[in-house]
Parts: sequence; C-alpha cells; structure tokens
Amino acid sequence: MPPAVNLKSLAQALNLSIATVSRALQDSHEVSPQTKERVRALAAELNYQPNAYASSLRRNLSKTIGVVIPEVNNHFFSLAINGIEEVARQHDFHVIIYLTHDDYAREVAIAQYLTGGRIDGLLMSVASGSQDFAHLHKLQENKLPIVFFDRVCEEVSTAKVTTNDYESGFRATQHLLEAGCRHVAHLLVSGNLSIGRSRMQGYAAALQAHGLPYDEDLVLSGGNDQERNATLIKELLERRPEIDGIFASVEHLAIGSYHACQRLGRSIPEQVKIIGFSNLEIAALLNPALTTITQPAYDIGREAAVILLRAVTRKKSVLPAQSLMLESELFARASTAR
Amino acid sequence: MPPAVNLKSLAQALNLSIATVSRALQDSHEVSPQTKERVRALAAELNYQPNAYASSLRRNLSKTIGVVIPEVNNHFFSLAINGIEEVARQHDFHVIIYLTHDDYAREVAIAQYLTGGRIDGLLMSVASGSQDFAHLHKLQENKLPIVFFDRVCEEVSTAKVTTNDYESGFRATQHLLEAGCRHVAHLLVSGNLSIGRSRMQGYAAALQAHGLPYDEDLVLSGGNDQERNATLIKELLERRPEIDGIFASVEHLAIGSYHACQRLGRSIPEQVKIIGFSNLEIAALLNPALTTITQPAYDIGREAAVILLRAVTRKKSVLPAQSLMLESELFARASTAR
DNA sequence: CTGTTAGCGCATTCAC
DNA sequence: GTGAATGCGCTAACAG
Repeated sequence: MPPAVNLKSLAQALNLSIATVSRALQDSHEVSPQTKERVRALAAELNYQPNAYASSLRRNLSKTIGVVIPEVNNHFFSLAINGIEEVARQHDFHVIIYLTHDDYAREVAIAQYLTGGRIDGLLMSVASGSQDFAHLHKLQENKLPIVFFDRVCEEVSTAKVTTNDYESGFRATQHLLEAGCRHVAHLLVSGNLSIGRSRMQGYAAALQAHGLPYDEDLVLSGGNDQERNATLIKELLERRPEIDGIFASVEHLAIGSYHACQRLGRSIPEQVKIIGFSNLEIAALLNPALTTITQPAYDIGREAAVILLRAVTRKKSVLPAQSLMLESELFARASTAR
Repeated sequence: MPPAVNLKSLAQALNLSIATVSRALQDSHEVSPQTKERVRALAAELNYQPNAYASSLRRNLSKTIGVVIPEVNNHFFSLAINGIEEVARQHDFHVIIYLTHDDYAREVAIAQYLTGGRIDGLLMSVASGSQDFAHLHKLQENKLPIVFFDRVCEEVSTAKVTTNDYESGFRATQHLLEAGCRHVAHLLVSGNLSIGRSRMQGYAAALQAHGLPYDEDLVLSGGNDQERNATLIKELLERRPEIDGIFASVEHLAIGSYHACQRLGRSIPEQVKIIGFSNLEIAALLNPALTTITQPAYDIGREAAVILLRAVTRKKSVLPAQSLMLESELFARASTAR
C-alpha cells in the first residue's frame, strides 16, 4: 500500500536529488534553508509520509518495541501498557503487543518470531507455564535488549522491574495477623512464577515472625480456570472452617474468595478477612470486604520502558542485570477509586 | 539488530544462490526436494528468521494490522483486543496497538503516521472528541482498508461492527420501567459518540413507548474525569430526589452511580434501580445492585478483524459500507462471573 | 550546499 | 532446477 508519493517523486517535482530531499526532511544542517522550505512545503502538501520499512531496513532500527504479556484483559497489564505507551510516545517509538495467554508454546513461537529484527527492544512478563528459557536466551544472543517486568525470568541476566513482592506478601499477612486472624490461608498464583514465590515467602515469614506455624494445607495454588479456582476455594473453606483470614496473590483469587465466602455464608470481614492484590476500582467496590494491595502498574510499565529505551537509543544490547523494585500500596480503606 | 544469518549467509554455506534459498524457504515448486531439505535443515539449525522489514518492503505487505482505540484499561477494549489478536494469529498477522486516550490531536497524529505504509489494515474505535474526520478520509485515500468497531465514524464509508446500541438502550430502559421505575435518569457517555447517540435514542423511545415524558434534566453527559462524574451524579440525585432508576451508558458511570447512591444513603435496588453497560465480573460483584448490559466485546473484536483480514488478504482496499450489529445481553441476575 | 553511488535483505523476472 | 540481475524506498559515505 505505498502511497505514490515518495522521495523520488518529490525529488522529481522539485528538480532536486533524492538525497537532498531526504536530508531536507531530516532537517540536516547541510542543506540550505530555502531548499528545506521548498521541500517541506511540497511534502506537506502531498502528504508525504516516509516508508517505515525502507527506513528501518536501511538504518537497522525500527523505532518499535515489543511487549509480550500473558493477557491484556487484566488491570495490571493494561495499566502497565499505558505506562509503556506513554514513554514510547515520548521517544517517538511504536509499541507492538503480543499475548501469550500464559501458553508456553505461544511464548516460544513469539520469541522465535521476534528474532527477525522486527523490534529494537523487548518488554516481557513471562508466561506462567514457562520452565525452559532457551527461547529467551536465543533472543539475547540475537542482541535484542530485554527488560522483564512483574513476572520476571530469574534465569536470564538482564534488567528487571518488579513490585516488592516479598515485602508485599509480608505486609499483607501481617495486616491480617494484626487484625486478629490466626488461621490465614494463602491463595497462590498459578505455576511457579517468580512473583508467586516471593509473595509466598513473605507470607511464610510473617507467620513465623508472629510465632505461627506454616501449614501447607492452608496454601492453595490457583490456575487460570476461574471456575475451578472457585471450587477449590470453597472446598478449602469447608475443609478448614477455622480459616479466619485469606491472603490472595492475585485479583481473580481475591474476588473468588469473596464469592466463596458469600456462598458459604461466611461474613466478611467479621468471620473471614480478605486481603489481596487488586486494583483500586475493585477495592472500592468491595470495600470494606477486601483490603487491597495495589501494585504501581503504570509506574512499572513506565520504568521498564524507560530502562529499555535508554538502552535502545544508546544501542546497548546487553543490559546490566539490575533489579528495580517499586513499592506496592496497602489500602485498608479504599475510600477512593480512580 | 539483524541476526548475522540471512539469505546470503545461508546461500554461501550451501553453495547455492540467494534466489534458490529464498525459493526453497517459500516451498516453491520449482526447486528440487533435496535442495529444499538441505536449505531447511540449515535454516532451522542456524535459527534463520527472515527480516520482516526487507520482506515487507519488497512485497509491499507487512502482515500487520493496526488497532487504534481510546484506552486499553477498559474491559470492552481489552476483550476486543483478545478477539482481534486471536484472528490475527490465525492469519499469521501481527497487531500493533495505538492509544488515543480520547484525545483528538493524538488520533490525528496516529492517523498521519499510519499513512506511512506500516500496516496493511486498520481497526478503529474513534476518540470521543473527534469532530473532523479529514484524517480518516486521508487514510482511505491512501488505500488503507479500515473497519470501525464500537465507536464508529458514520461519516466515513467503510465496514463497521457494533453492538445493537439502540435496542440495548431501549431494553435497558424498558427493564427499569417494567420494574416500576417512573423517573429514569440517563447517564450518557462523553462527547457525541455514535454509541452514545444510539443508546440515548433507545432510552427516549422506551420512555415514549411507556407514555412517559422525556425530561432533558434527567440526562447527564459524563466525561473522562471520574471525580467530576461522581460529583455530577450526586448533584443530579440530590436535585431530583424522585429519581428511581438510572440507566448508565458506560461502566464507569454505572459504578459512579452505585457509589453516589451509597453515599447518599439511597438503597439499591429498593429506592433506586441501576442498569448499565458493564462486564460480567463487575456485574457479579455488584449483584443484585446492578443489572447489566454486556456487549459481546470479544466477538466484536473477532468479527471486525475477520472482515478486515478478508479484505487485506484479497487486497481490497475499499470495504463495502456495511454495518454488522451484534446482540448485547441483559443480565438481571448476574450469577456467574467469567 | 548538492549530487552520485552503493547497499540494507529480500522476492522476482529473466536467462540458462 | 538454478543463478544473475533488478529494485522496493530509503540513508549514508564520498565527491565535488
């Protein structure tokens, strides 16, 4: 679909060489102001738009970054995208999005494809099923700069941006314990995700700090099937009626807990207190039934994009393996929704 | 960031010409099976990936579609993206996303940029502030196939996929009236969006059908500022205490109504009944306070993408100006969240 | 300050 | 069945 207007046609119309037109449009200092003006005028009039592919091919730079995430229908990721998009726009970069649906095979296929030089850098949150990381190492061998955010891959050495997951887990659990809970269940996110492990460790540490035993039976590992999660939560609450607190690692599980308690007639927060990772809107709706830990999703996206774009514009393909951790916020009373 | 492995290097290693290698990889019938096998083997071994830009430049086809939407942090759009992405993947197409943040200037800038041949087709939901559509007409002049979805632009002649907004508005209002409401307020989405107009017309028609007057003071036009919306809703409810039903045109306004009623101590659904466009998850949380009209977001994305990709693969740049309307669903009792 | 030349990686036409 | 040559549109090195 190439517009008929390109450098060649402009050059012909203006009786100039293609090179001069190209330079004029790039505001090169080695072209006379008058010529620049003539070129610009005609380009604007004819609505000239450079062919991005030709330019990318030539400069070996596409001004595009890729974002690989499990889902977009998720508050955290959609907010993160907003942050990413904001930074990208400021740098005049484009954002191309790929969804893995938490499917390892898709992630591999996408990674394989990205080898093709379509993007200059990659932001990624790994799929929960991922165990083998050869596909990610291949990307690195291809000199593609990568920044992981939220669901990081610890096995790959590069920059990472996360929430303070360990501390969040600790604080969340502590919050329940200080509110008087003695039998706190933990609903874990599926797979063996880095974030799940850290939050769980925080949970265990908080229990220990309060002299309570860690009971494996109180820890439930959820999946992507919400129906099944609901059943599992219900069964857990029935099996262990002494449960008086639930710490949910992700929003879906927090909502699932809420529904399960309602169905079982457990009053919230009197009989069971729930705390979970969630966004402010949900928090406001479930207030006071749900205490919320909110991740700075927008900022995580922003920071990750900033780090990536700094590397890309400096043509650094290998990023230092440093970890940036942003603070989450705990809202016991989510009075305002944004 | 081109991988060092390209057609040239493959050709050298195999003692073949670039042309033959290219043909072999495309499974051309005019190359011997043995050669094909040799080529494929080496390509796989070296992890060859064609350079997308070179290929796009040469074939004048990028295998990429653009999606321009106001926000991604929105259930409707994120679900629609899932649908789009699904179809794109089936066709081996890529999806590049642009956000307007409902800002007309951004929409124009994006449209201008898309003229550059970066994408083969465009899916679009217009920004609410858009009044002038020259930028969209320019895209059409550039032979870029466009399919509008949800927030369509009636002034541009091309394919459109929407929900049955008029009927949805009618049914929603009727639902309230049949439940006994006599003073139904309508919370309108910002700007003069096509969807807002249609829903509003349905609202007005339902009132008329029930012999009730259309009262302009009961119609509130919201914006993107949720704080301000909350204030406006509260003021409306205070000014017109007889209001016993609210029909909200978008989810944010439905939630805002819910909060406003709570703050004013109006019991829901006893004193005030609320019905609004919303997704099932929110519906389940607010059940029975909120009756929901749910748009088939995923299907709308899917259908729009199917229509667009059909045109793209057939190299039809101009789409027939036909309108596909999908049914919304009304959930008086949203018992299950997906 | 401007023009000429070369080539990014690939697909394709034309020879053989 | 294979190779050589051409050009997509653009940028950059080199001349003048």
